Amino acid sequence: MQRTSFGQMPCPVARSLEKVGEWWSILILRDAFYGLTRFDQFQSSLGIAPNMLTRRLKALVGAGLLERRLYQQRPPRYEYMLTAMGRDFRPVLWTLAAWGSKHLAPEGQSIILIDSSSGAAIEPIVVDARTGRPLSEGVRVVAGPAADDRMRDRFAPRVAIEP
Amino acid sequence: MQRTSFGQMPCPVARSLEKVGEWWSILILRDAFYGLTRFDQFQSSLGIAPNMLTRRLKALVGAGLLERRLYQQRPPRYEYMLTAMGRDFRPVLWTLAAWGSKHLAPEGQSIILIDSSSGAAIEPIVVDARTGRPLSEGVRVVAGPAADDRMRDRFAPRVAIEP
DNA sequence: CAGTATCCTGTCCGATACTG
DNA sequence: CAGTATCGGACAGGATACTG
Repeated sequence: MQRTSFGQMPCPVARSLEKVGEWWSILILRDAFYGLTRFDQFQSSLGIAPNMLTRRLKALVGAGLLERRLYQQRPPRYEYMLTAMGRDFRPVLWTLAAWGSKHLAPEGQSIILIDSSSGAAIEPIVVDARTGRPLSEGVRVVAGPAADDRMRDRFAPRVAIEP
Repeated sequence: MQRTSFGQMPCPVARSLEKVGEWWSILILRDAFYGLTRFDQFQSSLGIAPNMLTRRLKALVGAGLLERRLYQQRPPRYEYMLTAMGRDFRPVLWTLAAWGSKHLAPEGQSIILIDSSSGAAIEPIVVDARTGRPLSEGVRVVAGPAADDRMRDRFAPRVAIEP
């Protein structure tokens, strides 16, 4: 066993990394969100070797984040579309981009998010969907209903959840 | 050059991956957020080989996400604390965990987030800090003030930003 | 254009042994 | 306890050539 099988872990973070843990995968998703769908678009955008692109694309399709679709019969041509699961990954990229912009961009922001209808700049933050309150220090992680013994042991105080 | 130097890219996502792109780094951060600070705590929690833990810890310290602090003189003992930059990474983990919980946990949630004062379950979503509106399809990425030619070329419509 | 097929290398990572 | 040192394997990733 060379690479730890994170997928065995019950932790959702570890499982996520199992699917998108490689560098290129996330960059490919980033480009997919920008609207790229075709092999050569990804290749020229990323400067990635074609065999690597094939591998990552296949992995992403296999993981259920992208879908390979024939868009032309002869010659056969495929495009890679985000699935619902893939589109759900956007919040991760938003927060990752926000973090990088804040801490790793001494020259200022190289990209910004805008609302496509109003054109206003957007500053993404994470809040609780119910209360609307920003998540900050007061957040704790506890074992959930499907936690196994290991997880329960780690996140000791299992609490009842009010709906 | 074996590994592409993502750090050269102006894209904040690529730059972020440059710092935390390895699997273990993110898992170490996850544990740090849970409160772990010491070498052996990380090791037993993660089941990671000690040399790898040393490398990842050093990388995270070098990247500015963790701080190594002497907490005992004789024998010298160190602990690893999150820096402000490291704490700012939490939203990424929240969204990553939310994505994994939703799409990769057929048996249900193994962990949940709760408000530590009220005990209520939290569902993290990403919204615009200004308007409070959830980010969804209507979000576009455009070149920012510090974009170079490559970025500007990619994210063509550079717009003025109202403060 | 949209890939596939080879070959090669760096390094991530695991296993183990050892030290103040 | 908190690491360092060394060894080796698997694979991510690069470079290049080739195909329908």
